[in-house]
Amino acid sequence: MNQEDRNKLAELLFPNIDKDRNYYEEKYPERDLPDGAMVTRFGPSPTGFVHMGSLFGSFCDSVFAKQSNGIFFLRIEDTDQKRSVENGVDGIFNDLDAFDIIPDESSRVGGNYGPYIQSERTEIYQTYVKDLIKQGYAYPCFMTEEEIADIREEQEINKTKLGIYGVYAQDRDLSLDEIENKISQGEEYVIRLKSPGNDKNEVEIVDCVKGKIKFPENDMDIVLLKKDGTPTYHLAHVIDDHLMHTTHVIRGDEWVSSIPLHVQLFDILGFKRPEYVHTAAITKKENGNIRKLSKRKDPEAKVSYYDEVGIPIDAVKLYLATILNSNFEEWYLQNSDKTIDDFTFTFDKMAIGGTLFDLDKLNNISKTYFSHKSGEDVFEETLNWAKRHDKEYAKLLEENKENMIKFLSIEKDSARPRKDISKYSDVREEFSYAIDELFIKENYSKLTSEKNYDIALMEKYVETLNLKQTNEEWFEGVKEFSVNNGYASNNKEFKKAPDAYKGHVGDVCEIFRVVITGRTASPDLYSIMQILGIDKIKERIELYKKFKEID
RNA sequence: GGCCUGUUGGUGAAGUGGCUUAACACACUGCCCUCUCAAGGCAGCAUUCACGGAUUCGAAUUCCGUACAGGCUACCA
Repeated sequence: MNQEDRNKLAELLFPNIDKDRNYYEEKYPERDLPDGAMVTRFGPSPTGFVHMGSLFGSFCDSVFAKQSNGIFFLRIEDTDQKRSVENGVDGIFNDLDAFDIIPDESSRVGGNYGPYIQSERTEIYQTYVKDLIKQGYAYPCFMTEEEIADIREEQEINKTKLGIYGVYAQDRDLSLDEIENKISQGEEYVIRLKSPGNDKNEVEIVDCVKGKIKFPENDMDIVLLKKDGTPTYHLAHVIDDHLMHTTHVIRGDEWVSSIPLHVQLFDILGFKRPEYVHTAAITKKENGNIRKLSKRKDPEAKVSYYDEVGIPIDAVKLYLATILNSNFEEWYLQNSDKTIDDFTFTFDKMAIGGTLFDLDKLNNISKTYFSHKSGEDVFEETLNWAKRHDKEYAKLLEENKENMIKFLSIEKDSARPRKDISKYSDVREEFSYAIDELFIKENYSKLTSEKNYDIALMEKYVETLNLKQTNEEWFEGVKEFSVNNGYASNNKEFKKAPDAYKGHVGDVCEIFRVVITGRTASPDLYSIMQILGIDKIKERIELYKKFKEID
């Protein structure tokens, strides 16, 4: 086919495309950004929600763009209707909003490089494909699904490479007459790349995280435009990222095999190749096997899971940061006053292999997160969470705000704050003694200890209780009280002569603790008593007696 | 079948030819501290980096093979 025929073919195939590529090249000029600024993008399908792996990807995108004073944009990749869900775009935005990952440009906030929804860019893709036809780099292919399946079968038998290439690309040299004929007879077709590659040649590319990778050159005539005129991922990626001036394509490493194809497309179209950053998949171990985190099987793969369970968003982000860069965690441990934004992430500290998703670690990070928060902050955040997930508790929290903050602040001023909460949902349980109404309702039902506590001793003690002392003075008093009542003043003494005592101070405190909090473990007892006040303490003694049916 | 990539402890990993008798963190175990718990302190937890060869005075680090795992091989992304 000569140039004249190719021009005719282009018109035959795309009679409605009246613009040429220069129009778009001018419409979307180079971005005016500082040196080293990265332009990144997140391209989800509108499936209605963000998957953990995508969240990780978008987190990378936003982090690298932000720290280089670049641009992070969101492009909805809806070229496959099967993957689209009604209002699916809203779901994506909601999940990203929840994690405070805010694109600089998107279909919602706009931008100069839109539209940011691929289904609205069909004309653009077709314009470039029309040009490719003229250049002889693309052609209509009329092969049916059955024909392709047959070829595949033959290839499997011959144990050769699968796909449409070389001799298998039957329609690549059809004449203009033949094409006109088929079209006039209503035959359906796709537009395929007429690959100039030879798989005997080698291409080498440098991936920002994986380093140098060598591939055979692409020789596959992959489809560019589907039967309905819609682009495939490959075409859309190349054209969009060129026109939107993406500098770093950050995507999952399931895409590395397509690199030879993509660079070929960039070259043929005369575009500058972007940097590629292929990130390792987040995996999960199940029955000894490692597999990708699945949104079907794994609740933790759904990004909304964390809010439901009560793990703070920021804790999840901290975890994402620790898996993004292996040196982040150590840095953060030494700079707990800093935030993720203060750390400079690099590509060479990214994992090459798969990263196992570790809920234990997330929990730990979350505990540390809570431990750094003031009582007020924990209160506000917990209230906020409870309003969405535990309305009853939210109401109680609001009614008991003042005291609750005091309880949540116990031992917060020390250099080594308590780490007893990892989720908002833990607060209700851990501080069950803090809200009177809840305490009365739940009573001592959760007490697992079968011991019979000496309630009379407690009653005797309360008569002498002074809530105006310092913690040290108070504890001295408890020791004295213990000794006067046949208990050792410390554990060591008791161990020396266990028969000489009824127990030791610890045992005495346990009585108080159980009666007052309904638990065998709690933060500092004296602080709790001070907040509760003498009347409440007495009430709880009566409650305990009633529970144990004493008198 | 073909093409890519990976393989360091229970887990995430540091490590880029000698500083490694393999960092750090999570988990676990023990002890200490202690009114309980949490936290904290100390100690233990891979004599070895999937396996086999090669290069080298010297290799977890380079090369080659094998095994295993993952990805791609769609008119899905």
